[in-house]
Amino acid sequence: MGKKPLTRRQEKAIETKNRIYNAAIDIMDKKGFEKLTIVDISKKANVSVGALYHYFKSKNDILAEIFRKADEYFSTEVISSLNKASVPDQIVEYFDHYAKFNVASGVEMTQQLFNPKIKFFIKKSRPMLTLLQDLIRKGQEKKEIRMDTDPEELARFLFVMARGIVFEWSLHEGRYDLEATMHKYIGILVSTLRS
Amino acid sequence: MGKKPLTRRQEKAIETKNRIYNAAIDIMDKKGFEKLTIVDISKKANVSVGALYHYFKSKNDILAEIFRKADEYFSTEVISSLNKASVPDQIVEYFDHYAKFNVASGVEMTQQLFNPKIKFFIKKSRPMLTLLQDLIRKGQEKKEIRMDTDPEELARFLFVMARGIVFEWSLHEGRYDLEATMHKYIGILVSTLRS
DNA sequence: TTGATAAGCTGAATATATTCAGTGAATGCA
DNA sequence: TGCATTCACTGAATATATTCAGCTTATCAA
Repeated sequence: MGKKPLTRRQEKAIETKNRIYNAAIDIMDKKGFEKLTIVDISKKANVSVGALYHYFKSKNDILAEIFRKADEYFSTEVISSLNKASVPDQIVEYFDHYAKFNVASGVEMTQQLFNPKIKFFIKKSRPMLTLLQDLIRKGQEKKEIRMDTDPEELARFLFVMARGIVFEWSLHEGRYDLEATMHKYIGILVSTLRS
Repeated sequence: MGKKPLTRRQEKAIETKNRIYNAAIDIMDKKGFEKLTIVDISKKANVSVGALYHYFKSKNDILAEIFRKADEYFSTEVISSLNKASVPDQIVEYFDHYAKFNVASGVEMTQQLFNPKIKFFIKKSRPMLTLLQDLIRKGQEKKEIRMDTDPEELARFLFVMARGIVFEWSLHEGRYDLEATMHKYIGILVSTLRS
């Protein structure tokens, strides 16, 4: 990788984008999603409204970026913390982490994941998805998981279900225990995958 | 039911609300959700913006009303069209209809179902849910469905999964066959419910 | 009948996201 | 070095949802 040195301009641009991003995170943390306005973000970041739109297509685009980074973080965290012996158990564990992660992110944030404007899940959650696919492939090699379906499809199936579970929880404003529900339901699903 | 006669005022109010509702439906059908604006709706309905807000809490509230009516319609339609002999098969059939219904509604509309602002699913989809619960109860009586979980929870489980499936489809802009996917996945789930 | 009340409704004001025509400075090429 | 080009950035204009103070008139109790 030749690391081409950045021009002064490019350095400043990156710094500006980060300032906008961090201002958004900050406001969100302090006041919640509802109170996150473009004007406030630009004020806090000391840029004009136009500058904000120079770096982000829309307000939702900022959110998408936040989600993307969170997802990246989750993937690297979870990959190093699966302890169970059998792959089916590891899959359950994987979704335990996923539930915990959503709880930690908060209901308000989680609700935004389903905002049709954001389309977060499509390209972005690839790291999470491939991680799960690899797990399933390993399970099939170890004959712990049925072989009649390919890892891609099984992973997709599990994810679709897990998202349904998270959506239900976010709909109910997080008023019940997501981790317990996830554990139970994924447990049922995984039992159908065992060979 | 004593049918108390409406005053002239009340009649007019109902008519106005309907005019607003129909204007919204009309614009949505013709131009899609993106082009649905408050000003256009009020113009088409011949009322002021304020009047619109007198009848609906927000734009999303109009949508919620549309979804509610659609749901009502679905419930009455589907209840009279389950032909299969066994209850598990009827459940699969039920979700076949559900998929078909979403396809008929269109992707754009379906995406809006998941809009966190609308909170459609919470109270509103009761008729659909109770219908499914009754079905499951009947299945348990006929010993076709396992008895270790109550109908409420099984119905909820299936619904959560079905919503995940619909969400995935709407995310992908309806680019694949929802009915086939629903049939397959619900089939897998229902097989775990058989006694 | 009449006056008080409240329902239905108005539209201008407000809040907020998004666009866009321009400005000035950094870059890079001759 | 000089200059054309492009990039980062500005902020006023626009689009849209939502609020609200107040108007008009139907309703109804006395």
